[in-house]
Amino acid sequence: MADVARLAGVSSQTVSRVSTGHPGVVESTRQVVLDAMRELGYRPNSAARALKLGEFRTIGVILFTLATTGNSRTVEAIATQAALEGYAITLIPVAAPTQDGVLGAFTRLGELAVDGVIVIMEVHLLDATDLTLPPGMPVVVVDSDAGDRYPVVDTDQADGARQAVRHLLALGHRTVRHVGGPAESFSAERRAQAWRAVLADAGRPVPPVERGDWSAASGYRAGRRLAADPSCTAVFVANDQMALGVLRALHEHGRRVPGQVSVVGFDDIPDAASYLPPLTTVHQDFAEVGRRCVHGLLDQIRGERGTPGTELVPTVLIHRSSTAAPASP
Amino acid sequence: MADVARLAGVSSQTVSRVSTGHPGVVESTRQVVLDAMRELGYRPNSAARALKLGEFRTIGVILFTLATTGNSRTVEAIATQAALEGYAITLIPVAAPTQDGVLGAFTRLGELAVDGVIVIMEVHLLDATDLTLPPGMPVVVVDSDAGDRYPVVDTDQADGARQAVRHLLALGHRTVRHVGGPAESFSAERRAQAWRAVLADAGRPVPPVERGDWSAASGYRAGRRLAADPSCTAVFVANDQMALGVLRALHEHGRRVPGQVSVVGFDDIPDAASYLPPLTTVHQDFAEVGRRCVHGLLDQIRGERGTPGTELVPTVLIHRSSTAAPASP
DNA sequence: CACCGCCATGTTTACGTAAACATAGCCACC
DNA sequence: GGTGGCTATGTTTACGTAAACATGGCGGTG
Repeated sequence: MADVARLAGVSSQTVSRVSTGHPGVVESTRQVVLDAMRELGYRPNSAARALKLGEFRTIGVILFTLATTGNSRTVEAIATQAALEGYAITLIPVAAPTQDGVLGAFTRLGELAVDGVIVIMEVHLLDATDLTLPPGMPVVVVDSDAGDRYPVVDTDQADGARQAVRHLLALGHRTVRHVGGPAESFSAERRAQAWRAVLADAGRPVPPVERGDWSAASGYRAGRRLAADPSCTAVFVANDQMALGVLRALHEHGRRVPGQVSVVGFDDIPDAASYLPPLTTVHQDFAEVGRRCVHGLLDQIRGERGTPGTELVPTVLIHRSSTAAPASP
Repeated sequence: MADVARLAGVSSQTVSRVSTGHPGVVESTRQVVLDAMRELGYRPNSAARALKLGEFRTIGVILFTLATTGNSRTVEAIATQAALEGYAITLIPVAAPTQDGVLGAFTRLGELAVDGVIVIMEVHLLDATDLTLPPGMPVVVVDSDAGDRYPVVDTDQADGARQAVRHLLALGHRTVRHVGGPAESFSAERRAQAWRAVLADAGRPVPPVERGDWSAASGYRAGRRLAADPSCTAVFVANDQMALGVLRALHEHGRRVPGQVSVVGFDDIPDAASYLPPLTTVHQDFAEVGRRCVHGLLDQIRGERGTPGTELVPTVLIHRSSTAAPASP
């Protein structure tokens, strides 16, 4: 910067004013400075700027994995929205979903140059780790029930599940089986609870839950158990990838979908429209989740305290070809 | 830091030594300092540290989208490896795959606190934008043919495609159709070229290419055209998601897989094992790609110049149930 | 016992920037 | 024409850290 100032014949403060776009620099001076910058290939040192300003214009995102469609799409939406607001995104992967892993991530976070954090993680793991966020660090949590302590943004899991189950009951199915996500998952638990509640409200029997780990392979294993049960005519699967596995298992056992068994998924990943048959599923608006996370966090960064509470993003049931009325017995 | 030093009754330099883990601090002093840090909730200011050290310990990743499996898995591998090396990852999304979008990303990059950049992008777009990386900024490029100018890390696209096509020919198919990715994609082009070369070498007819945009929906459209052609007995699809669409199209047209038509994909995404039928596909080692990117970049950051040239990560053909010998006529 | 050298710690300084304050020149108005 | 205020620019300072250099005390060795 000093070099630029010398070459342009002005003070470094004037260079600073030009570089930050401050007003009060006359056009002719501005041009001289810009020319000097170009000639010397000057670019501002963001570390010095951050040190001076006390802010990094960067948001940290803590997560376990990008492998699930939901996470990677949420992160993409966050990154896009943050860029729009002039913020960069720093990814903080948690090596393993263990206490040590989480603790490591938060330790790194302490030294990291971020103004706030978005946590995409089951909150019970946060609790188990009794980690302390650096005091005063703004946070927004996704996919969690921490609404009593942190601001939370989440898809309306319960309502999505209700739509799915009600749709199947409305088609005439006596009851609905459920392939859930891992028991530790908050989203999985929310979807399972809503499924159970709708059945109970309708006075229907509540069959046992099959569990998977979100992967198609685990869905396949659950699907094999369901396929062996002739009384099973309708299945609500907690995500699309497991639904893919369920479809395959049903197919291999000669159970036609939707002729003999109806299947509903959750997420509406782009591939779901190309499954065999195209999957009826609950659409999640990941982009909106990302957008609200960033807004919520920036409000905290710029304004005062974040108010705990959960902000729900609505879902829509997408009707495709994997559901139908049960075959008349 | 000064507060910690005062409370611990030492100089700030000693606090610095403790916080950076430098040797030459006696254990008793170290404990006193650590206690003081804890009591005051001290955490080092990374901006000041970066300013002093002249490095950010951060890697920038420039990409268009996380929506494709390949990108998100590569990014995840990069993030994991970088964390292992003590580096953070900053995501720089390119708003739109246009010149303006790319230019915007690189402008932001100029002001960003990164020690090097990994570009996951078709290089022809870089060229079209005549952008200049800040001079001296270390770069590694993925998924590109820029090997003459930058260090490139990439999956061995050509060899993967060769394995796929040769497998189909070895099964006895007279020729192999191809559903390629978008013409602008370097990976897509490489896979198509290898497909063409294997057929030509074997003296087989080279049928016209069908094109998609990597999505299952586009694969479905291509698949409908193929299904209508009774002479088509084997298809090499440029990625698994499009293969999913092809499978659906073939199924809807009553063409059995692999009985009447064999299909091979590319990527080996986790879901591919659960397709109907489970997909034979070329396995890409995204984790290895990510690892080599980070190493290549850190070599540049720590050492001297990056040597242009392409580093290829091998692929493996995974045999599943979507390929078989052609039905005897 | 004196001197040397080493180890633990302290002091000084600079990294690049922007806010706060200072100054000088100009114009308008009475 | 003098005074007041405004605008464009310059000067000073501090942000928090770690490298470089300085100091002092202690043990070992001749």
